[in-house]
Amino acid sequence: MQDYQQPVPTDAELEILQVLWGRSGESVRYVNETINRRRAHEQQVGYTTTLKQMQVMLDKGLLSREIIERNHLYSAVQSRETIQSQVVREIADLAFEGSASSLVLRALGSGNTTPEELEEIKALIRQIEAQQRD
Amino acid sequence: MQDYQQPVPTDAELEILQVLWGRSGESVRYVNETINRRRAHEQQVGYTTTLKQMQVMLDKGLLSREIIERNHLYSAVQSRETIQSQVVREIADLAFEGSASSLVLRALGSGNTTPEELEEIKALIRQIEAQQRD
DNA sequence: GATAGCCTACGATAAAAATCGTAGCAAAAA
DNA sequence: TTTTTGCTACGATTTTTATCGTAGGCTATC
Repeated sequence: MQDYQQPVPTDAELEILQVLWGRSGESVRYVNETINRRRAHEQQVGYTTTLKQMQVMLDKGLLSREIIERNHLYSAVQSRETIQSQVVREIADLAFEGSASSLVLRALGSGNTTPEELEEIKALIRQIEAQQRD
Repeated sequence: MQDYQQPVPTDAELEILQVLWGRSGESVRYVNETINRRRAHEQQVGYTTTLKQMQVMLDKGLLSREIIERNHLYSAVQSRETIQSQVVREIADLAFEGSASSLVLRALGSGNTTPEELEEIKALIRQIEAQQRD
């Protein structure tokens, strides 16, 4: 069984996690600049804002940190997959009466899904069906 | 083109919308009681809290209201489908680098999906594929 | 017509999330 | 060695969400 509904990262936290997933051990500067590059035309965010945010996340246990040559390098503690699953469960509850599959239907229906992605999804479905047969 | 990222309803707002979708023209009392019934063992929420929330939503244009016999009856302005799509887009951005299909993969992978639901999803995929062939 | 039962309006407050300014320290440059 | 540069710590503030208390109005009942 999985933890029942532990608090999901906030929006600002997810933005930071996106940077750190796949790129472990990065400086605040790097994270901040990546975010601002990604924000391009939107409101930019100050360095100290990102810093503070990451310090709070360190506190909460969302990030870990190692200090090398007086530089602070942060990494995500939980994997992308873990957090994403949490997020999915939360919004399924919040907006889909708990049904992950109706979320799936909505996501498929309203997004531009490429043929390749559809193949991937079909493959996963086949896999689940095989499992269910046991 | 679609509206670029209008603010998605908050958690408390979604909780209220879930009640009003499919049951138009309901009183604050009804909404509040439904929510509390649904919350069963969690923290209950006061009547005036729900009331205030709904008044704010009226203000924002999320709800409409008609007054019948000095009773205030509220309805959701946007359909369940519309809001759900917004929500999906938002969390796709926030946690899935904008990819709705990787959201789908995660939702399928981490949820308990029944065979019937899988069939539904497969049907939708077939439909999308047919569309793509044109 | 007093009073109890429902209802809404509205201000206030609490709680959570996001943002930033300033100070202070160390290393590198001048 | 002074100055500049780059980084973190930390408190404060702002903004957004969530929640509630109190007041006041109408209706039905006593």
